[in-house]
Amino acid sequence: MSPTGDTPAAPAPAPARRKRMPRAEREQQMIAIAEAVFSERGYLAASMDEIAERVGVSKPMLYEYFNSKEGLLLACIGQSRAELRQVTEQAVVGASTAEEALRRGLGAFFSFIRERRESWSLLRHEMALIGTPAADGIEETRRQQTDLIAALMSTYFDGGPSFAVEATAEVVVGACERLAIWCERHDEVTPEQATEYAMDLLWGGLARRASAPSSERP
Amino acid sequence: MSPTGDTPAAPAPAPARRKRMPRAEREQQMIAIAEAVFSERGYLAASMDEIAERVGVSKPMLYEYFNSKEGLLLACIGQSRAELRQVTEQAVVGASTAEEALRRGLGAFFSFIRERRESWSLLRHEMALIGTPAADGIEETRRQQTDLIAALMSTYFDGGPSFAVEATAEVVVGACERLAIWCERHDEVTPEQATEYAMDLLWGGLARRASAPSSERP
DNA sequence: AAGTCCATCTTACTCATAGTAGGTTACTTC
DNA sequence: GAAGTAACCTACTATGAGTAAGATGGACTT
Repeated sequence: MSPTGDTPAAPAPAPARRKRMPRAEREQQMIAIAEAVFSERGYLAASMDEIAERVGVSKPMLYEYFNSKEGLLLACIGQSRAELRQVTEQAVVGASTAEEALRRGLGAFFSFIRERRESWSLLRHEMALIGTPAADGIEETRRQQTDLIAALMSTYFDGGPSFAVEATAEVVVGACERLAIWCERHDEVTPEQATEYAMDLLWGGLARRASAPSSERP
Repeated sequence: MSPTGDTPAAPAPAPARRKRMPRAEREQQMIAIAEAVFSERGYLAASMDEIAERVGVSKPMLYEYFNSKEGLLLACIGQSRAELRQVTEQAVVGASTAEEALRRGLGAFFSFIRERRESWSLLRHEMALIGTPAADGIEETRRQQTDLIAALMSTYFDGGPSFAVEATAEVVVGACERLAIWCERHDEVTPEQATEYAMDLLWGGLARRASAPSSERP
């Protein structure tokens, strides 16, 4: 595609001369660029050649470090999830009531998906890997998210049957995921409003669970 | 792949001789087989060659009728969505209260995803197409689902700001989608139990909305 | 300073598969 | 039974994932 090929005999006008780089640093750079390309083109349309070219390195390097296209996506997802988790965890510390904890967590989430569009776009793409060998890895990163909610719930509420706790966490996560996707099409909805919508709908059911300490539900 | 080619001079021992078929019928057959292959292998790993082979037809026919791999998936998704919609719509007719309508609708949904695993697996794969040219088509089929909920809500509840109605529908759909995925890993959870979980969590918020007829929410 | 070793990086391929050009065959209709 | 058309095929191109085998630069010894 590029007419004159890549980086011809140009005598390095760029300040950062394309040089050797320790593995850890190069990996970070690759992940950052891959994240951009994946969210720009979508997982399917993104090509490893393009990613390699933008990094300024040849394709086998990507495979050296990440094994496969899926592996690269998985690394990107893992990082984004870690960031999202960190943000939300930080947001809930210091909340005194369960309601406040939930509200803060949701607020952090909806802010994240607005400020870090690329990362969020990536997290949505994990669904593309269902049915592939990487599905196991996906399961693990997903569990991170629901575990956070589940842990919060056991902190503030009675434990209850672990079944119900898991299911509840999934419902909350699913509701927010979809609401977040909807928000992408509605720029005029602020993160605060989204938080209120979600609280408004979900809090009723959650609060009820808290006030029924030992009754088993089917 | 097939050593001796496809259907050599074998004198048609099969009752259904591979014969010419009117377009509509062939399309249905293609969709049915594609659905199976997609859900078996996942969208990425599924190959058009395999689908064509299983149908007993050559690859260009698939392209003649569906234009692209995405187009084929889209056709499959469209059909599954239509079926799901039909089942849920049928389930809610005759419900006298909003609560009963929701419960019946959820019950139909969770039964569907258990009985029609392949179709449901397919609907989940639509996410794989985000960021591709087919994304518009996806949007449309998705709207079908939320519209149904939104319509139900406006029937039983006050209209309220259309914004809130849309957002609410998204939340309900998202919650159920994720809960359904969770159910796939927990065979011991019956559709009835899943329905109860969802009702338990969501009904509180929805009922509250019904009882606040004209107050505007941010 | 020269030699050795390993991590970083490259060129130049293979192979699977999405998508297509152009021709062929069977069914229908007059 | 000739003409027309819808259903169908063989044989191809193009693109992009993944790999084999080798080149290069820096760090560390002696």
